Amino acid sequence: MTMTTEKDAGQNYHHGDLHNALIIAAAELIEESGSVDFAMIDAARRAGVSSAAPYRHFKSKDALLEAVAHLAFYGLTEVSRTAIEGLERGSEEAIISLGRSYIGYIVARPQFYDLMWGDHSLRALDSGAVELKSNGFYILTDQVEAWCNAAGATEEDPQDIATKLWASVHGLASLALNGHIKRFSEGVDIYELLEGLTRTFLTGLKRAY
Amino acid sequence: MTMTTEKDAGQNYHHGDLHNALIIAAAELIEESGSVDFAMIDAARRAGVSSAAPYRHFKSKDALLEAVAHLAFYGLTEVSRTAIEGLERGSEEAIISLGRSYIGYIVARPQFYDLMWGDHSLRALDSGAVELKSNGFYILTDQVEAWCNAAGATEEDPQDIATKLWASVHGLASLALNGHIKRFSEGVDIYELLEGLTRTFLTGLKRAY
DNA sequence: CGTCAATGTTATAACCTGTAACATTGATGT
DNA sequence: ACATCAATGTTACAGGTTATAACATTGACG
Repeated sequence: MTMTTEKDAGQNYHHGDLHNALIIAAAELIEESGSVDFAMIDAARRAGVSSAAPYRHFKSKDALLEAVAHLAFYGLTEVSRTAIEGLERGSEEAIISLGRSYIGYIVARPQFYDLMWGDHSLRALDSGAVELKSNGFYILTDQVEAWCNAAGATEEDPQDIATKLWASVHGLASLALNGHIKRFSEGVDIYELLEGLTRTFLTGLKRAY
Repeated sequence: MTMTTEKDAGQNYHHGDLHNALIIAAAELIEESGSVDFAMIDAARRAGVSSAAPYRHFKSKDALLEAVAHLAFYGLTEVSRTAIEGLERGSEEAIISLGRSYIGYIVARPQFYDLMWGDHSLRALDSGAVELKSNGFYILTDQVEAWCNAAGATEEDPQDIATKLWASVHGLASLALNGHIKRFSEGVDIYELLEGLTRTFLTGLKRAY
């Protein structure tokens, strides 16, 4: 993401890439203000156009927010990919690293949580975003499958195991983000909880057979 | 909650209990429309007063929403309490039943999720709501503590164990709610995932020592 | 070089939140 | 009884938001 929100193409009547400029502007506004309460005209101004121009590219403000969510999911997938680089496929370290990157990404972007997992996520996610999320889930499933083969815990569907791990990690991130994990705000490392939870769960799986 | 949103006290100029009537009206509107996008005047009309009257009782719309969230947390605590009635304290069944009731409550009220766990939850929760949430967490901690004593898994802080269990269950509920657990929408029982996850985790704890 | 679709502009309708100024009521003290 | 007053309700409105309508400009393409 190397573009700016200024008018790259000079002082043209036509912006050149208003679609993307608006997405970036909206993402910036969300980050700065900490909520999605910005007005369309703010995003428009930031992109150097008038208040009605955005409606040529996005049917509604919700549509713009959805595009931002799409961007955020893309980032999450990227982070997941790099998290397992250099780690042995199917190792507990790889699975924990995935969880760590997931929590890190979410906690670092509290403003985007609702956008990604709240109202918008279900309602009208375009197929592209659905695909992105599936990719992210696949990265995890792949590691879990390899772990199952190595550990011999084959009785349970790896996809179910991955779902449970995902839910656990997602729950940790979600609660931490909203300040519900007291000791997190008191400085205790949430990554300790993540690692302990993951290891205990995997231990439980191994011992079950 | 036995009151209605009509003017109980007759055709008085003064409503009688507008404060509570507005909370109920707002909760109804949220349930019916599926979002918090109702206008203050809608809640006011439902309570039979003018558009400005609510501001005598709530500083802002957010304050009214917070009161609704408070009500929702109260309901969740109640559900948790009844979930463990008649079950042995510290049994896996009790812990699972708590999780079941938690998921059931959340999934049955998708409209309230954001209100309870989203933006509002952290920002300016009055002490009463904080207390309600603590009570809910205490119910779980209590069961976990008893379980630890019975299982002999005393090396780990029961509060940490409870936090991990809470996060796992919360994650399941959250993902299910937003349609991210595919097989949930395809009819597979999310409670199966809950039970499996919980039992595996507890097994992992027992075997660790 | 004329036409047209895409994209931008200004003006504005419809709606929402929250405040100001005023009205009504019931409780309270005498 | 009754004057007073704080609480609570009313109407009017200021300020801000989304989204649309009607119009302007541009660049691509035959």
